[in-house]
Amino acid sequence: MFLLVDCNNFFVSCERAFQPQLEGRPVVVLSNNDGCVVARSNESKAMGIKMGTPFFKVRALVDSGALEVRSSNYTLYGDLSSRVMSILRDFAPKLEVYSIDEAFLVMDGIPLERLKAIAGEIIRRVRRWVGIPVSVGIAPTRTLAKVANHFAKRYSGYRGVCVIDTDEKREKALALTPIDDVWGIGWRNAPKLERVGVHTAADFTARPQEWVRTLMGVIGVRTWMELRGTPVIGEEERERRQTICTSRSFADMITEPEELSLRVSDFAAICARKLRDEGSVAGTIGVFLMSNRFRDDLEQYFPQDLEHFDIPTSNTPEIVAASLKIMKRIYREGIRYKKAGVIVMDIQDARFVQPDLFDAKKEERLRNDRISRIMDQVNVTGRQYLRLAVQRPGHYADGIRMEHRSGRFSTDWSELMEIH
DNA sequence: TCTGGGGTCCTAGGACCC
DNA sequence: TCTGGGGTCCTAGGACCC
Repeated sequence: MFLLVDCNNFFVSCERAFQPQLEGRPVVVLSNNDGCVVARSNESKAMGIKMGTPFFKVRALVDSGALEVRSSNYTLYGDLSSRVMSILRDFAPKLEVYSIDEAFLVMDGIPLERLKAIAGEIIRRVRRWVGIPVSVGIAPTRTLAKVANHFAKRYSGYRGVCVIDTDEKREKALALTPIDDVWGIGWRNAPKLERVGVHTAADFTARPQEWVRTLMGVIGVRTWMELRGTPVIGEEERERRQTICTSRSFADMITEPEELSLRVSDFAAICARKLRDEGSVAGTIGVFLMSNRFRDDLEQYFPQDLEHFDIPTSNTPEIVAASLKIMKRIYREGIRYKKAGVIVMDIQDARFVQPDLFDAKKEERLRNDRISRIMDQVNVTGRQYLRLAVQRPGHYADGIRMEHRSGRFSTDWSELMEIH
């Protein structure tokens, strides 16, 4: 059986953990740049505020005092997430951390009554030790555990725990689950299914497997099997990420190549740092630029390009240089850019890099590796005290809107003291 | 005025090999 | 007139997740 533990309204709950005055109030947390709503409390959901709503559409509610708003603080959420996960680890022979706010506990061979007791204990302990409310779904497949979790969240009668352990319960739950609520059925396929009369998860599992394969391919079949009670989605045992991407929208649109270079080199430097933190190197780097897709009065342009490294690398000077080379290649004058990003790919273990016998740049590379190591030793807190001259001066958050940030409760002692 | 960021997997088609 | 069969690898784009 699988236990899916999912934090309720996670970002909002993180804010509430340190600001109890937000308890019971309608609250939303905004994306980077204060762009749109990415988390809602139950109260703000009940007001009809949708996920992804641009902030300017609900600003009036905030101004009138009907809605509380916070800019997102990913450092804080990451910290609280690790605390939650470390509690879960005590309960599970095997823990699969699926995202910042949810994890599967693989609980083979444990009697159902015991599982229910564990679920209850998890809810109590996470609430008391971290201050975050969680819900638990229990079922024989990951997809069904997701379904069960929805019920646990939606209906207070479950007291946070919902179990799907018999065919009868499974069929009942599927009949009550709209097809677009199913894990693995997205916004493209849901309308397709609706059009041919599949409205609920039960409608979906009633169709023949071949029908599903024709319409949705092997992914659809996997979801179909899981909903019918056969586990086929395995956890991906991966040591390292396959790609790392650093991208941001700008508070204002940028046209000047000099200004854009500062941002792109910053993103590249962050990618390089993330690589080194994981003991990885990348064989390929990509850069993309984006004009403002919401301004149909302006010319649109979404270029991207790649560059391969002769030897996979993680050093900042080399990665930044490559990013700027690509940027200059794809940059076009007259475009007003709203967003840019750097992606590093073909990621491998830094310990097993294949050197090149005829590598002419070996000395330079080693020197740049040493420079990067020193940067890491100085920039321990994540701030870029030491950076390349082509990078942007100041804090990386400059030029990113963040007008509603609450305290740095988990990283700044004085701000924590303030609330006490 | 104002619209996020970071991932994964699969598939089709092209280029190439014998 | 008629033009094989069987592979691999890579890439871009689509779909999905949080």
